[in-house]
Amino acid sequence: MTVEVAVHNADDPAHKPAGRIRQKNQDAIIQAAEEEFAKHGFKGTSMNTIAQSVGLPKANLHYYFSNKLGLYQAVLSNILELWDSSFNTLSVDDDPAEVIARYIRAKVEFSRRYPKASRIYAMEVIGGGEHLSDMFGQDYQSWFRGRAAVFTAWSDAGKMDPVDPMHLIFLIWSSTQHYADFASQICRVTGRSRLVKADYEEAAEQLINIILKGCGLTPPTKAS
Amino acid sequence: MTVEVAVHNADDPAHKPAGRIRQKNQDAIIQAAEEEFAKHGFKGTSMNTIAQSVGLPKANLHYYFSNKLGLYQAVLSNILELWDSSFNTLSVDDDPAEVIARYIRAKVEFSRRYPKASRIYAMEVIGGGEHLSDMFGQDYQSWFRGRAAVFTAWSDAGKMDPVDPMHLIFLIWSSTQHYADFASQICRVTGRSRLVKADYEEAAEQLINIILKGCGLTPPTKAS
DNA sequence: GTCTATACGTTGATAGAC
DNA sequence: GTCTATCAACGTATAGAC
Repeated sequence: MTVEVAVHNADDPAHKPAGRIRQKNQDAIIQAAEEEFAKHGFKGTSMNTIAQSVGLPKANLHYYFSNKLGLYQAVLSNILELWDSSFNTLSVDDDPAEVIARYIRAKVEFSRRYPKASRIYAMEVIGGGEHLSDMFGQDYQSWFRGRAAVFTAWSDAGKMDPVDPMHLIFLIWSSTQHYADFASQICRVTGRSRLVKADYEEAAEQLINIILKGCGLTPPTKAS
Repeated sequence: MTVEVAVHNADDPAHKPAGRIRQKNQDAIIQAAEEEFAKHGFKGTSMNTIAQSVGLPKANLHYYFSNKLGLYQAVLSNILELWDSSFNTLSVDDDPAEVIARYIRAKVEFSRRYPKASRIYAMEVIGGGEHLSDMFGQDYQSWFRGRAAVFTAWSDAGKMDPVDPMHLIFLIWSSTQHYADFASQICRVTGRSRLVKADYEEAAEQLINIILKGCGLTPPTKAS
């Protein structure tokens, strides 16, 4: 139920080639850290709690990660890497409806599979995002402009309504991430105890229908 | 730039009738507390920092609020009260397009005027929302069901597409709150230094166009 | 009502035995 | 590599002089 791809070793104080035990411990620490950071953010999380959760003395955390900030940034780095590897291809020649539908489905699936990653990122951004400043420079801006340009090209070609690409992207981001970040509210408000896979699939279909139609597009046949 | 309606006196340890100086100090403390809670959440915020920000010795905070949790719940209580007073009326007889448009505009305006309130609430929910459990019981569920029922009635009457009211409400909530909670990301990604009033108005119009059309509704003429 | 001084637990981080 | 012991700094909260 947790992220655990192989850890991008961003904070190895001893600079040693990653041994097997080392990898395993680092992964376990990061996994426990994600749990805490997702609940209480960077400042609100204590190394002590993480250590207890992993079942290690807290001194060991400082053996694997130089300090609390280093651990946090390793976690953030993992998340960004995961994010990068998930959303890549997009071309002007593609069919807008199909591309957007696939994107929404992928984002909702991301919320389902990696809710903690989404929450950590959300908390970081809400708090001002100062720890993200170092991690991406203007790559982010150019990524964003690139995507926006594709939407604009589609609009100009009459393939979709002339919606502002910026707000459309924010709409997709916010509505899909909502099912990870605000899951506790969704459960409270609907009386559910937890969200299951079918809930996410239903959410994706509903979002696709409304957003595509709202942009003057026809939802593609319900195939993934 | 901050909330400051008269403070709903939820945590007066001495149970005294609110004197003028008392009100004023409580308000100042709450205002400073909002700033910190919005950045670092409940656990990540220290009474010390708040005290320094208000310009009072930290002992005074404990004079006005029984403890840190009491202060936090006073802040939360303020936020919920503000929220309640903003979104009330909704009837089946109203025109769907007009009601939804007005609701979206109100929510975006809320994001603009009270971004800190939105962020504190968001952080609380993301962290699991344990501190909200006491504050609303099933009122919340019945409020939600009531709204959903109106949407369903509109759909049944053929006034709008048969969209799932739950997901539609979440779509409206998430997309409008995004402009408060993720403002730092919006600025980063677009190269802006801060969002101005026109940005929010543009956002509201874009959201109204896409969401209404996505539900099979025609946006009303651009009057508030 | 206001502030200084202080009690006492927890924090992040390190030293050093094993 | 692992763990115990320990540090100074900071956390919340209170006592009590003014």
